[in-house]
Amino acid sequence: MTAMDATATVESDQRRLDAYDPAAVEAKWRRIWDQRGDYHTDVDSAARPFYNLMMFPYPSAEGLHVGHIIPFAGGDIYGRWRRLKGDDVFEPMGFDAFGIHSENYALKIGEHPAVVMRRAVNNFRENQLKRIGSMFDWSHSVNTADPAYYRWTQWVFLQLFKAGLAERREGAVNWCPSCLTVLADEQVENGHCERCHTVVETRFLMQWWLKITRYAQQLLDALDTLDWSESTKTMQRNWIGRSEGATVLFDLEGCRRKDVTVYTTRPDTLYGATFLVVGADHPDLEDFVPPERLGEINAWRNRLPRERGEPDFSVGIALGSHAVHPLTGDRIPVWAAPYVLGGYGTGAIMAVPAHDERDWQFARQHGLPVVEVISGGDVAASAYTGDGVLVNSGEYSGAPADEGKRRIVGRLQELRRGEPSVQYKLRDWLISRQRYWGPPIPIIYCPDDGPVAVPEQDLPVRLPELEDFRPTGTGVSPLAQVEDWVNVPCPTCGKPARRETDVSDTFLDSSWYHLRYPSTDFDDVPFDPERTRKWLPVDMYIGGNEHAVRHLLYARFVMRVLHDLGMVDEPEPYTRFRAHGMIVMGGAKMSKSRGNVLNPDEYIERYGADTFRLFMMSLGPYMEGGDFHDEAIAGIPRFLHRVWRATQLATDPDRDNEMKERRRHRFIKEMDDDIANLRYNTAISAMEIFARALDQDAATGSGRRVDAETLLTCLAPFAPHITEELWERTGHDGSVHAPGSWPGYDDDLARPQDVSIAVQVNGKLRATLTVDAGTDADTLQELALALPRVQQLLGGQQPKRVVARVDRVVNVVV
RNA sequence: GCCGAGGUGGUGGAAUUGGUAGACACGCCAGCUUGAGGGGCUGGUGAGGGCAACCUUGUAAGGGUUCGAGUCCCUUCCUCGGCACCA
Repeated sequence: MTAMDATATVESDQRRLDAYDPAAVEAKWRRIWDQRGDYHTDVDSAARPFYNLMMFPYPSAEGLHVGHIIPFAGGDIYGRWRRLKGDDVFEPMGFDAFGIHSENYALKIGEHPAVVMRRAVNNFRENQLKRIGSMFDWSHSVNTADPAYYRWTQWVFLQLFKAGLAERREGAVNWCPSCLTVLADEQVENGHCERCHTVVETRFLMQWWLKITRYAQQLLDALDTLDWSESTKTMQRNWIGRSEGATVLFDLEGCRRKDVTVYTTRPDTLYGATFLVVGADHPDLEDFVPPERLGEINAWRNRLPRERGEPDFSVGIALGSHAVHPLTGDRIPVWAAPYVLGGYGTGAIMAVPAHDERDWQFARQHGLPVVEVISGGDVAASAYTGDGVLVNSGEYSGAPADEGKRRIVGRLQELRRGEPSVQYKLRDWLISRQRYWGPPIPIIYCPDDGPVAVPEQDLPVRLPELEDFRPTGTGVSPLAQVEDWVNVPCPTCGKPARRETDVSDTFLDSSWYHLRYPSTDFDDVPFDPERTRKWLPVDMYIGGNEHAVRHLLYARFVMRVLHDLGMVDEPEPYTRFRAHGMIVMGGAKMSKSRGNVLNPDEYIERYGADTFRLFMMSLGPYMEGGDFHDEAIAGIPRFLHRVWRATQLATDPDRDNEMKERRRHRFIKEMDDDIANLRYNTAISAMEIFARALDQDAATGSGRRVDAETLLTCLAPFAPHITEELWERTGHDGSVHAPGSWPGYDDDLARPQDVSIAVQVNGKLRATLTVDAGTDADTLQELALALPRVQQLLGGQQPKRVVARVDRVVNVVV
């Protein structure tokens, strides 16, 4: 056949190809996969289980926006790749359907949250999630608002309760006096209600807390064992906020209380303590006050503004009592001020104005003495917080700061007046919500037996069908109105008792959902031990960093508790976690209130899911985020069109062409490396290059079938429908997604055989040289110096120095 | 203020251990093609200069180390995310 004939044949072939119709192709394969059950994972017999999880959505009324596609498509690409590599991938999806946002929305439109949710979940699943081509196994889905699920959320609470990790005590809540309701922290925008902008007040209610602080050290230490995005681990470390220091006991004079312990990270500055400060919100502040001044101090305290804003160091009051310095015996005044937090450390501090910025500010405002005890700064001008040598510190003067720390703490220990101490910023987890749309906390209050756990066989405590679920304005949950639900006999003694009427935090719902997915078909246990052993911990978890702290920390805490109770083997829920970047629009998060929500449906409608997935993944590095622009989407259909044409025309059975084999192996290696590291944008670039090369081969009749197969398999995780269609059209029987069918590569073949060497003169590129890979430095130097261009630039001079690096560069220095 | 991640063409973004800056794509320009429609294909495209081969310059700003710096070090500025009186 002549070249002309070949061209003619190719052209007629091209005419025979019908056009790529994404809508038809995608509908066809969705149906076939569904009928064949391709993505039902056999959770019992899986030989190489791989649990691929993405954070489940909260099903809002407005539907998914384009930002949601990042985790769902990105996680799915990873899962599909693992499946092609031979793993038995389990990829479930569910709905975080409880919570204050759904409730508020339901309130707004005057419908029942259960109705709103049913509609939203249905829309999410049928119209959105099922269309994006992800291989979710819908036979293992969860809905946190379903009694079959929240029954076990309540069970989880009871395990914590029985382990002594749930505690009822008074806690502050945000209260909006205009909306007459309790507000979640995220509904408060710098001290004001997000809806009516009224100043939010603080109310104290008896509430349930989970004692996550007991696990602070474990949660911190175990971070080192996790393969998580570094940024996420850093945020958790900061949130846990471990600090090391010492406690110091000061005797008190002139008040009811005889002594007080303070916490400091700088015991070396003890001699510089010129006053003591108790947090203005300290629960026992009155005990620090001389009795005759109680009225005055309480009045002062009640006048303090409730909002927290910029620290105001002018606010503070001398209580009139005194503390005795444990080493010098000096009497120093005791103050109260809001710049000290009553809830952190011991709620009181020794103030060392010379060496602490805040104490310095406060001392200056109130005319308190500043005594330098660490040399190295000018404490008259500003606090010096650096290191130095102790001065004005009695027998410790002259010691370096770290030695001073040790010796002073040692001395305090001898005197039984102090000891080393570790503090954490982490607070206990407040789970009580005075609302309707959540799982009732399964506790019954008995006048005789106190709070009693609802017996496990009585779970779930169903959320009553309530017509009027509006907040009551009294600060109690609307559930309190349902008399026949509230009044129950005590499970222990049978006497009349009352149910807890608060519901739990939605983060409790999601703190254990990964344990439920594999076991959704069990209704007698929350998670089957065998299934759990097989599937947990989650192998890959993908989600947004907005959950870096709360969700991910609570889930770790709950897993660890269940582990300590012997219920799960592993102490950590997620072996590997990757935070994807956040897509914003016009620099702001997408949200309905900002009016910048873009719906993926329209894109899928117009371009198809394959194009949309590829486009979203090509925007930039997966772990970074950025502004969403759709201008560049046009490049993706062009690429798919090229794949459509090239793979169907590539029929050459040749498998031996060395140049093409090298190209193919290099391509596979690149795909493997990129996908493994979630570098989807560069993977797509590699496919575009490979597809173009194949297309050019195909145009001359030399497109190889094996290249087409390789391209389709590599593209399959990204564009599952079109690749399946082309796989069929190119005469294959099975699925392109068949487990284990990812092509292998040979490292030697993947290495380039020729390399292009940069030839520089005085560091400037003047020529290039193509040589066999691995050509030794002496040869490179010789070849480079022989180049006419180099000779010309040398102009007869001898080079002063020649640097040659194998496979890289030759630099001739004159 | 503290912690973390960044700053590369008109745009999104590529660049192994320091070794040819700008891969791939959008946009734009030119040509071809078609049933002129926001279609398809091919080529060009950092900036300045030159008919050209080429030259100069260029990765937020300034300085430094090096044969060689987007990459390493120091200083400054800016953007994004988190924490914000945590003693």
